Amino acid sequence: MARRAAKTSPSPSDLDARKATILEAVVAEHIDTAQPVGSSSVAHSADVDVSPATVRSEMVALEREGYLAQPHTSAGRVPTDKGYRYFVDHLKSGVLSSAQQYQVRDFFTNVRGEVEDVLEKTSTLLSELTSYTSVVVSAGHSHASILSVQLVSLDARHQLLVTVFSDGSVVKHSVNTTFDANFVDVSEASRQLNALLIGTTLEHRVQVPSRSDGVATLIRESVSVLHAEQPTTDGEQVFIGGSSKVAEVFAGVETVRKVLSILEQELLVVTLVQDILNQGLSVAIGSEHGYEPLSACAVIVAPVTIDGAPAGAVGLLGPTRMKYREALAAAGMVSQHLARHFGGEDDLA
Amino acid sequence: MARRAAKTSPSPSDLDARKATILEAVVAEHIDTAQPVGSSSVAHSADVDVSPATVRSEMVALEREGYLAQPHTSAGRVPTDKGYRYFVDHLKSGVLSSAQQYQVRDFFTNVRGEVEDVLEKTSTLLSELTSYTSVVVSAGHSHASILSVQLVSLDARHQLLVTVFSDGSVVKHSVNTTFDANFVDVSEASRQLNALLIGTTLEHRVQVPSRSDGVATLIRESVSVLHAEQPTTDGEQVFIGGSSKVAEVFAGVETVRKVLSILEQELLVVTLVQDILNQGLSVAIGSEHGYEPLSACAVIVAPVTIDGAPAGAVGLLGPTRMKYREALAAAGMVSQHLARHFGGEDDLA
DNA sequence: TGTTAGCAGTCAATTCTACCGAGTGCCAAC
DNA sequence: GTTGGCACTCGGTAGAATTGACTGCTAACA
Repeated sequence: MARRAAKTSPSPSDLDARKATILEAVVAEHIDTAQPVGSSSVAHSADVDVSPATVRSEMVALEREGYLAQPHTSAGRVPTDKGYRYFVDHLKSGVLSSAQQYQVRDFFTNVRGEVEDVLEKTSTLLSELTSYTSVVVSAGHSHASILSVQLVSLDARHQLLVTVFSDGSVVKHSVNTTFDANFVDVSEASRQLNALLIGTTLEHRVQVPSRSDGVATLIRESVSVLHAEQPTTDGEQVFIGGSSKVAEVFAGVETVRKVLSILEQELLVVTLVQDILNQGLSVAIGSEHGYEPLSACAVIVAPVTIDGAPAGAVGLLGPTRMKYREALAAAGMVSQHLARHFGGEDDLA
Repeated sequence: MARRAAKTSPSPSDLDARKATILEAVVAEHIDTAQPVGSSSVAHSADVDVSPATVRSEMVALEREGYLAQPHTSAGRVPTDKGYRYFVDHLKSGVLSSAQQYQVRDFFTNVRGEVEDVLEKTSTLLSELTSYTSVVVSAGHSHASILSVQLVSLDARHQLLVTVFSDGSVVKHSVNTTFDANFVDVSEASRQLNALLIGTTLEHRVQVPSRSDGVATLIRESVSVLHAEQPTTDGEQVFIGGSSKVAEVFAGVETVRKVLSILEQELLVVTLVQDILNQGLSVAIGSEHGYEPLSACAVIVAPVTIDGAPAGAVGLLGPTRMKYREALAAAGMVSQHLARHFGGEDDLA
């Protein structure tokens, strides 16, 4: 009875043990060889202990249920996105080879430089570890408070507003005036801006003087230019490593072009990563992320959390037939090291 | 007699008029069609007024002299790098279509934002104008003087040194100490650093206090970390636009990969551009720039000069059979607009 | 009833052959 | 010196034949 029920309306995400084994064997082999895989190679694979004929009939079922597809009648089977999804969901987590583990540890003990440099190099590391294109996103400073603002005069009508945030980021904005600002006014404005803004975040609105003298105008301009940043981007930074891997890893020229043109648009990449994280996923396969040009891709994302707060994410972009276990392990390990590196005690020297 | 001499030892860079015309016709057509070009299409082209047979015999000569090559016996001719070089050297300068001119002007009248944003967008513009990958390099600040330095405390042992240069660039450096620095020391160090460094360039060496108290240590650390920047990079920034064009424009996957992996290394790109400029070239064809992985490429460079001083460069990277006239015109026009934009009166608002 | 061996059928990929045509080099005539 | 003509070369293409890796189906089997 239970069996019957299971057969007529099979829970879509729960295959019986044999189907699961076969599906996993198909996916694993296809990831390995990039070829459609036939019944006999599955039958001969380690975990499967039935004849090719049996495998075939199971494959028909798996195809009917949408896990596999056949490029053409007399070819083997290829996993669908749904097939990959099942595979990934039932993946036991792996670890990196000890050589790779060493490489990561070595990297993080030796790396020096400013945050941006470290993230840039990290993205290169991650890409080299996996031979996929990597993405490192640092969180914006919408929640960081302002440690210091300073107005520096370039010339009478052009000032530079330099803002330092508690997360260590530094942002500059041009502040231009239609009148000549004298040195005294600029430093007075700078002083008042400090008093006004230190300790606030970009989300705080502050009371600006409404007077029309030079100092007040400078202050108003500065605050408005600083707060104007908000809508477009949040100060996230994106570092892309190994974009040349795109050409190695994807087949058609057209796919390569599409993927590259997505990677060119940093804002899009940030949004993509954020979207995936918001969906609570760590892997988005094929069209799961909703970016049509990336429908041939799988994207792996691992959040970087420092002291419980989201501080960014690392990601990997490869073909749907990517080596999920290794890639997940690499992304996970790097994100942890990154968190530790920028987290507590570490001396960034 | 003179004729005889010209025949036995022809000046390699000076072809007789007919050869020149034929060579130019071959190059022009090959750029257009990407196919080997045969004698008859050359003979029928506008500027040539001889029979295919005559063209053939001239082509034999041009091949012997290294301007043309034959992929195989029964194919037409293809220009060699030397052929392209001749073509480029004898190119009369062109102008952009008026629609493109409008696009450039429109861009520069409407563009807003920080210098970096403008350069980033400019590289996209240039790439869209030409459908080649573009490069925008801004000069380093080795000759810019320091307008302001400020030490901001992140926590007791981590300070941030924020330096503003006269060219409007802002640089941050971490300054870490092995002792807890108190707030007063940090602001005192900041004050003294200002007195010490304002008006100097990174090439100036300054006298630092040798005392061992906190303030002096902070100052020493700050100065050393600031001056340490020099050797690796000079603060140049690179903006690459349209890297996806690489996939459109080059044939083999392997070429695409090679080119992309060069573009990944920003330092390399800066050096490449600088090298070409130093050679006094505006176009480097094939192996002229000495970067083997780019031997299938031509690189166009146009310096950006502001008030007589080099302020950077714009470049284009395409296949050796790129549309030189249009690309040169675009690079030239953009570099001029860039110079004007950041030059005198313009309000960057 | 589920599993298996065997068999006929399908279809992409490969190989082969023949052929076409673009383009050359050479030569003899102008 | 230029040209038309001719024989030749050789890459590219199109079609036919072959191969072989699969499948689905069926009948026998445990």
